[in-house]
Amino acid sequence: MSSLKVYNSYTRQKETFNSITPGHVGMYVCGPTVSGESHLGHARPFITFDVIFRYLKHQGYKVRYVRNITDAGHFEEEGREAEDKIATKAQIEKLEPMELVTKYSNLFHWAMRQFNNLDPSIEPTATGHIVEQIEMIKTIIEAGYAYAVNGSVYFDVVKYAQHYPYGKLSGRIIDDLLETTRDLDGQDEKRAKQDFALWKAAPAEHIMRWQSPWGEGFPGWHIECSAMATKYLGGQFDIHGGGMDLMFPHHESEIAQSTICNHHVPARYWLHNNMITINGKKMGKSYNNVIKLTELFSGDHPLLEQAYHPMTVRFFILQTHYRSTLDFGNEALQAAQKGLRRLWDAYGHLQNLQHPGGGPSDKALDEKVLQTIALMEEHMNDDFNTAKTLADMFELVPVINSLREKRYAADALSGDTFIKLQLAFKTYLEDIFGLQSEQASAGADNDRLDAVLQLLIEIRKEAKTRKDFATSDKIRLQLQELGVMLKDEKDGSVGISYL
RNA sequence: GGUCCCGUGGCCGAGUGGUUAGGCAGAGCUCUGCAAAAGCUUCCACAGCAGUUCGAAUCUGCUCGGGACCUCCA
Repeated sequence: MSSLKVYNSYTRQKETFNSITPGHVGMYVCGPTVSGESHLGHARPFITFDVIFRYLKHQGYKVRYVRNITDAGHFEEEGREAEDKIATKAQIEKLEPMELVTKYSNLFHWAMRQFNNLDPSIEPTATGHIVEQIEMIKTIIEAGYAYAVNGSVYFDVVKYAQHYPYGKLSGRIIDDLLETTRDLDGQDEKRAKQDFALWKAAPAEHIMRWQSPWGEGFPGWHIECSAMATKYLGGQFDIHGGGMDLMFPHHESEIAQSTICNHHVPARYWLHNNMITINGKKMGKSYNNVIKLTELFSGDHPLLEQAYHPMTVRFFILQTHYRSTLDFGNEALQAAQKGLRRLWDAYGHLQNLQHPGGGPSDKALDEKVLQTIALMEEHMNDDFNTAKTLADMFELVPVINSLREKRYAADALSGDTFIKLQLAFKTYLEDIFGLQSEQASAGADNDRLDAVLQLLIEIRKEAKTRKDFATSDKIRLQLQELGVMLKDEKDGSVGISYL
């Protein structure tokens, strides 16, 4: 059995994964800012790290997965309004900040359920950890790496860089930053342009504000993650995840803060997912090219040719390695939809098949199946290569379908191999990839409708028996228009699939 | 401007020295009352140029093109 290797952004190489405490993994992933609706781009890290969470558990680790909710809003440090993002929007929508936060938190959780993402072990909020953040800032000041000015506190990046490798994660060179940082508000308070805010004094119009040793204000952008990760995972933990766009300055700053407080780079392995692009450009608010998740699921967006099921989106994302960009397109989504359906149908058939005992009567096939199953784990161990693992599974689809349609002898595989095949599909599709049938997740069916459908199938069968194809075709075609596809199987049974 | 990344067949995408990736779409065949599904076969690649090598999509250099970060950002 191969061992798990992960690409560590911090060292820029693939490394064998070893957890700090044997059998346990601590993982922190930057969560959503709940000041607005999540879009397709946001879905990627949460699905990526959900699968990583699931895979680590599958490997037998006890995982504490911490994913924060940023509900204090990030201060738009250089923004002209000098207002908290959430506060700004709250004024527009005439809502209390916490009402807005609650609304979008709920919507976010709804989206996570649509994707069948497991709940994180702990989901701390920034507003719930103001005290911890203030304590951490105090520690940094005491250590001499931060200074207070006019009620704000800044981290002394220049001093830090003299003693620690600032910029290692994101490949920055501190002198370059000097030249490229823009000339903006609040800069005159800082000793150096590279310095970043730990605490900001709140201007009068700022709704969200807390009392601190430096006056009324709110936490800087990066401190919440450091404070909450430290609190729940300790001074050094195993995995820190997030989008590549967070490497600088967010994660770089986290490293600096935590290093001063805990004397360690906070995480051993830094994992970063790449962006979802649309027409080759990153999907993002500032590019004005976002597709919200609600729009994606409903199809209600000019760029969408149809609605896409959350499972289609999940599968679409998993068909690409998490560190590659993924380009959105209707054709690509539709391909994912069909591919998933084929894979899922085969899975369904596989679970219904019975092995007669004995075998393998086809030794070469048996061998190939065993090898392919082994490859699945090998590919997941290779930095969570879900794309390759899915390709492995597609290699097995013709085998399954051929067994089902009796092109292969029922005992072509040994009973042992057959069980392994069934188990591998269940484990990977459901437990690791977190896929589920579209009907199950839709939850639309009920027993009564099922019975009605069975009745129609029965009537159609009778019509076919007396060669009344007009009737049988009418039933099939009209059901198809309603999104129910009937498929006549060779053995006389009727398969149902939902479009 | 600085730092970094990428350019694979009609579309989406694996792959880092010698092997069919895979999915979807297209073509043909088998099966079928028809259809769908399924199975088999098949077409279409590695941006360009030069170099290293017995051998490169894979390494090196250059050219062209695209992108990310440097500011909120998944």
